[in-house]
Parts: sequence; C-alpha cells; structure tokens
Amino acid sequence: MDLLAQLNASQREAVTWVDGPALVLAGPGSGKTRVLTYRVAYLVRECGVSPRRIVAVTFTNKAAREMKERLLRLLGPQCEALTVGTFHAICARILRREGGLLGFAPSFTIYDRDDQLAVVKRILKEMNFDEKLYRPGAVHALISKAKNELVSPEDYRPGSYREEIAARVYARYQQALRESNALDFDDLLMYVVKVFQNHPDVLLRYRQQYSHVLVDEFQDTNVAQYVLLKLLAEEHRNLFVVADEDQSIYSWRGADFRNIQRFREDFHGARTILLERNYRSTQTILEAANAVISHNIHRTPKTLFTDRGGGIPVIVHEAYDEQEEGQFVLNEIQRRVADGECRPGDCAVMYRTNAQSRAIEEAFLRGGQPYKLVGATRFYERREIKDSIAYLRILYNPADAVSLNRVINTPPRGLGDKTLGTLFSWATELGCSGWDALHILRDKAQDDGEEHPFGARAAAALLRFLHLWEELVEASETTDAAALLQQVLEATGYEGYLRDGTEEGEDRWNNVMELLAVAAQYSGVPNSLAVFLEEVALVSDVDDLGEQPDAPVLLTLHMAKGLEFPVVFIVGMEEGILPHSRSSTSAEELEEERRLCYVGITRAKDTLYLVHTFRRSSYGRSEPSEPSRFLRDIPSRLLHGHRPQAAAKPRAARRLSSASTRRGPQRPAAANPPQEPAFQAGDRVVHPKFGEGTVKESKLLGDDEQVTVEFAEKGKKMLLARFAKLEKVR
DNA sequence: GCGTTACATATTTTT
DNA sequence: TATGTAACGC
Repeated sequence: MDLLAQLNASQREAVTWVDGPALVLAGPGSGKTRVLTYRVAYLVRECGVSPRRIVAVTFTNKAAREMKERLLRLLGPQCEALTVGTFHAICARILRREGGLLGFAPSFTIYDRDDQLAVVKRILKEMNFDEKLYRPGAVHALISKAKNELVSPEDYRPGSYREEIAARVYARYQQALRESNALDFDDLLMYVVKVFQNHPDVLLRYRQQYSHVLVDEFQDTNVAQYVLLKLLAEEHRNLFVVADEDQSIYSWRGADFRNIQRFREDFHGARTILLERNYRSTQTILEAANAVISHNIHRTPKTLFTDRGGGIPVIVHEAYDEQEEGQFVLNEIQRRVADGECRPGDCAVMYRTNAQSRAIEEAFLRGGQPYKLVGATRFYERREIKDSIAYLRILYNPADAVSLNRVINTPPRGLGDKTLGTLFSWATELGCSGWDALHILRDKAQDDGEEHPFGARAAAALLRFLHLWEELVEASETTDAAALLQQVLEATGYEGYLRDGTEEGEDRWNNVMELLAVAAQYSGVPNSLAVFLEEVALVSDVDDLGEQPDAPVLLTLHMAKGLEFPVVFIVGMEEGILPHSRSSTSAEELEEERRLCYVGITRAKDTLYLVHTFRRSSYGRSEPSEPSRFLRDIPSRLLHGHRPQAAAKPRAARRLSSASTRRGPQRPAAANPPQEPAFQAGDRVVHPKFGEGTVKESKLLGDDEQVTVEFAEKGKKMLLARFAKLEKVR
C-alpha cells in the first residue's frame, strides 16, 4: 500500500518531514490522527526507524487505543515494539522501573481524584482547617496546579492566604502519599521529570531509546508534560507535535496552550504545517465555527475550508424552557429518522453542564426514545468498584492508607471512627504503622491481660479484620487477580452487603461482577494483580461494551472533543450556560468558553442545531434567559431561524402568553397551547419549495407552531410555521 | 456505631 | 432540584 497516496499535500508534508522538530496546526476534522499514524508507519517502513525507537503520546486511553489499532493495520505485528500510550501510562511505566531512585517501591498505588480528595480531607481535619472555609476540592486544585507547574512544596511561594493554606496542606499531602507508597496522577509526570533532571544517566538512556517523539493534542499539555517532552527530545530534536489552540478547553486543569509558543522558541527552526482542509463538515457549519472562534484575540488566525458544498443552514431554535428544549430535540430527531434522513445513532446532544442532561433524558424517556448517556458516573468511580479495588490494593500495597480506610469498615464490622482513631493514634504513639499496631494488639491480647487501649469488642473486631487481611495476603501470593477478587468478595460477605433487596443493590452487584470479568481477562498474565491494578488506575472507563444500540448520544461539550456526528444539537445556548456564569469573569475564561462552543459546532458533519430557551430553571429556580452571545457571532445568512435579539419588548409579550400555560410538571410538552394553532389537520397549504399539500397535524411548539404536512410531491415534512412561509389555499 | 434530619451547596474532569 | 456533610439521638 502506498502510504502517501492517501494524503493531501499538507498531510504528506507533515508525514514526510523526518528530521527535526515539526508543529502541525490541525483544525478539526483535518485528519490529524491519520497524519500521526501514517507518520509512524512512514518512519518505520520508509525510513528504517526501528519501532522501539518511536514513542507516540496521547492524552486519553481511547486515542491511544485507536492509534494502536490503526498502526496494527498499517504495520502488522511490528507495532508491538512501538511505545504508544497516554502521558500517565508511559510515566507510570518509567516510574515502576526507575522510581527506586526517588525512594518509591515499584508496587506503588496510583491515586485518582477521589483518593486524592480523601487525603486532602483527612489532612484538613488533622490540621484543624475548616472544610467550609477551605474546601477540599479547591485546596486540591491548588496543589495540583503547583505539581503541574513542577513546583515542589519547598518551592511553593504562596501569593494569597488561600495559597498559604494550600502550601501547608501540600507539604503534608506529599508526605502522606509517600507514607502510603502512593503517587497521584500529577506525581506520575512530576516525578519522571525529577528523575530525568536528577539522573542524567537515566535521561540519556531514554533519549537514546526514543529517537522520535510524537504528541497528539499538544495544546492540552501542561508545563510538566512540556518539560518532559523537551527533556526527552531536545537532543535529537525529532519532536513532532499536533496542536489546535482553538480546541484548548482544559486550561482549568493546567493545560497551557502557550506551550505551542514555547515549542516554537525552544525548538528553533521547527517546521510549521497547517492542516486547514476539513473533511468533516459542510461549508455552512465551518463558516459558523469560524465566525464564532474568530472573535478570540489570543489565537493565530486559521481558516478552515472544505469542498463539501454549502450544506443546509444552521438551525437556531428558541424553546420555552428546558422541558420543551428536550421535546424539540426529540421531535427533530424522530422526524429526521422517520424521514429517513438519519439514524438515531447519528445524532448527538451536547451541553455545557451535566445537569442539563436531565431535561433531555426526561423528554426522551417520555417519548420512549432510547439514548446513550456518556460519562455520567464512570465505571471505575462507582462506590462498589472502588471498594473492590481498594481490597486488592491493600493486598498489593499494604501501606495504602486511603484504600485501607475505605474498606476497613466496609461492609460495617464494628470499626467506627472512635476505634479507628484510637488505633491510629496508638500506632503513632508506638511509632509504627497501623498494621504493626494490629500485630502488637494481637500479641498483647494473646498474652492475656497486657495493656492496650481497646475495649473487648473493638479489639475483637480489629483482630478479625487483621485475620481476614492475612488470609487474603496469603492467597494473593498464589492466585491471580480474578480469583483473588472472588475470594475477597466471599470473605467479606460483600455480596450480601450490596444485595439489600433494592434494585440499586442489584445494579451494584452486577457492576462488581463486571469488574470480575475484567479481572478475568488478566488470568494467566504474569503478575496479574499488578497489571490489573495498573490498568484500572489509569483507565477511567471500560471499553464501550459492544458499541450497543443505535441511539442518540447525550454528552458534555468537553467529552465531545475528538468525536463527530452527522447531526448535532447544542442545547442551552444561553448566557450563563454557554458561556458559563462561572467562566465569565475574565477574558481568558471567556475565550475558553468560546472554544468550547467552537468544539461543539465543529463536531457536526451535516446538520447543526443551536437551541436556547426563553427561561430555564436551575437549582429549582426558574429564570428568564438571554440567548448566548456566541449566537450573535454567526452571520444570519448561515442561519435558519430567527436571529435572537437582545430586544426586550417582543420577548416580554411572548412570556405572558407562554408562561400562563407552559408550566406544570409531567405534562407532555406542546399540549394545551395558549392560542389556537393557525393550521389544523385537513387544511390545504402551499409551500414555496415543496408545493401543495395537506396538513396532517399542527401543534404549538415553544413560541412557534409545528406543522406536519403531507406534500403531494415531496411527501411528509415537519415544518415550523414561522419559517416555512406556508400559505393556506382555498 | 449507625441511622436520621437539617442545612448549605452548586462547571467543565483526557489521567 | 438533589446531593453531600454535620449534628443529633438511639
């Protein structure tokens, strides 16, 4: 197969630019994944680069998996030798090998956000800081920010009182992690940089191994990631990065798209290649996207183009409230499906905040429309899954305090705050670990009469737990992850604990069984427990099991990045939602909101709906809403539907007519309209494009009227009276 | 130690 | 609205 024949000129240039640094500025839908994979294939096949000398870094497991799959097709079994993975997975692997240099045992546990928060909370309590005043999430965010910027607790220079608190917690936090032989996500990056900086011999080894470094979504790198790449690549300079600053939507997590500028400065003479040709969307959609993003000041102008004709206009719709917004989306999807224009699975509904999914879901539920909700509660964040994994973790890494705390009284075994508090303060007093303290307790209890600070009942409960753990540790030496998990479940009576007769209990138990199935995939693998734990620590979701049914997808704009759909609905196009009220304080944040909107728009291949409401309730309060400023950025020639105005008068008038009838729970939307519809079944009408037809049904929808017409020549269509220019005949 | 009730709280979340 | 935590009582 000729690799290059399948690429356009810019893509080919990117793929074949072999020596020296390169920056590919790739617009949405411009084939960047193709460029990355073909470049790897090109290096191996045409340039004779050994696969083991190539490393390709992504942000998500999904992206890494996709790249691996494509490479398998291009290169065959050779691709086994490639290093393809997420920053975190690659760093974890390096640290399992080199972590000893920083004093870590290779069996370290990786703490996810949940675990991290648990540590922060414990420390806040320990240091007597009021959780109300210093919320764990906020403190943790500051710590994480510091780590992403490679600032150690010693180097941390607080610039505010809040940061002063964070600095103290940070120091204690790092100590706590060390005591638990645990690293958090940020540590994985920070410590690899530290190893490289402090041990030139180690750095040299990795530099020599990886002669070619490729990075996807480079605009999302944080400082730590950038420094890491720079260390790895500054000698051979074969650093190839793909970026789109317009899709930078994670700055609040430390991503810094100024790394693009840093790259240009640090890697002088880097080849810059623009991928502006879009293979995804219609011209109309691209123009709308360009119109929105061009208002950002901090960007290098870039103009997408396509040869996919004009396409249909972007449909702007105002619904009365979020119920009718959902109803509108549902109606439109069902109408298009009925007309054979698309399948349900071609449609996606995107929103700014997860809470918005609810109204959409309710509408779909009412209408009997199945849907796929992406990323609500992720599998590995479920309580029962975290519990199960925590048991396995304390068997593999007994120092893991967060996991121990999690399970020591789960299911309840009479070990409450009091007893545990006593246990740990006793351990501190004795200058030993909690486990050591338990052993000491056992010795004392056996010698009968020796002093210890527990009552008989508490002591017995503690010793029962110690015994349980010891048995499982013994088992862990000979059994694999799945068998061990099964044993854990049995020994703890976890099934009985979960299956409490409720449906939720059944669901939870089923999830545990699913986890067991995942574990079973590691049977026969050497060190199956270690491998399994690493996998579940770094993978946030199980593989979308079997691609499932043909149903519309509901997801946040953030999660939509990297995806595409023929039909896209962006709902909640309102001030305060998009842009979000919490992000409207600074120009930078506003630009990010704009990029978020841009990401959403550019997900659409053929049809784009931008939906806003007249009033919306949040936190149980219903308030009038204003159309998003981003709507005003789109030229009206691209729109189908009225251009939302800020004008107050007609809106106020409409509110009276609608508000009087539109309220009330459970009532299906669009029933009991305030005025008579202008059309009714049986009316003969004429449409400028579709010709003559008969009205089948008409109902008020939001502030408009939805008319279903059977046209003599064009068949059944659903139209909005306000735009359709329908005229009654006769 | 564990279940109940009052009260504050409220984006986005690749790993 | 709905969720999670703190305080309270058994």
